[in-house]
Amino acid sequence: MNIGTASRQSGLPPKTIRYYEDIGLLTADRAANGYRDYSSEDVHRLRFVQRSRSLGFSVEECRQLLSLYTDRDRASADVKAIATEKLGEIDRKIVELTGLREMLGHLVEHCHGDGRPECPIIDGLSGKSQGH
Amino acid sequence: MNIGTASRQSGLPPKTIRYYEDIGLLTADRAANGYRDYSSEDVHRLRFVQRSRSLGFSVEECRQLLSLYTDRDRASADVKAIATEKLGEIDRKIVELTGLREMLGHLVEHCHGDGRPECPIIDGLSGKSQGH
DNA sequence: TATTGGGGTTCCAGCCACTGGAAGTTCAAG
DNA sequence: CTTGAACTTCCAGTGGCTGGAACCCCAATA
Repeated sequence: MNIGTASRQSGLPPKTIRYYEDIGLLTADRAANGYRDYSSEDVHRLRFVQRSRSLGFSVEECRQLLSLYTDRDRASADVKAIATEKLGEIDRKIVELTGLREMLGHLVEHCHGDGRPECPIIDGLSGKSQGH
Repeated sequence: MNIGTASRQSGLPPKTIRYYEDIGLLTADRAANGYRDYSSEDVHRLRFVQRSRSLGFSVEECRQLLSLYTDRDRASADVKAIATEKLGEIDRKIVELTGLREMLGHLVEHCHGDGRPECPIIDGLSGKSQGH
């Protein structure tokens, strides 16, 4: 199957698939006319990467996961270690974003947002005390 | 004051400060020896950018905020519009990350993580049904 | 049969927001 | 007088694509 079909079936843009081949993440056979030729196994791998990426794994981590995926004898502990590490990262990001949200939310809340120039958001960003 | 001092007082690495000057975000005076020379007002602006960046504003948004910051006559509504938009983005990011966390958390939870090769994480990523 | 249009191919450049490193000045301290 | 830190500029690289140019290939239509 051509790259367009593989793209539709995996959810990855053709450009991205070519890029992944470029960096040696996933290779494809070539048809006689030079077109890339994908098997359904290839599409499985592409979708695997697509899901892993959307779960927040970096491309390098995807490379690791992919080799664990194709290695029938790997220990599940190896996979769990990577995923657990990533889970921690996601948790830290959520905490950070939540703090951020609260801070900016406070600022927006206290800004009356009219034509006058007094603005607690600007004051907050510039470091002026908000008095609470 | 030299760039190192400004760096310490603003919380931005010297490289980043130079980069900001490069892209025309913040300029600095020059001393006779060619060193950048920062006033405390410059440091205020640097810290303003530092805070804005850490609150999730892009550099381009910082440029806008900075011009609102220095414009004594701007309407607070202008600032509020930018901040509110950004708040929505942060909320969307939190929702996305929370979904992600849940999904990966499930996978990790169900992986026994021992020496055997069966691994629900890999199965989940590859698209195999988890049966719930 | 010519041509149109929608695939595919390569390669090069750019995005964002830095960051690292090389090579050269300047300055303060010992 | 020398050492070492801090400063300068400039160039290149990061990650993960994405856009665009210029070309080839193939099926369908006038």
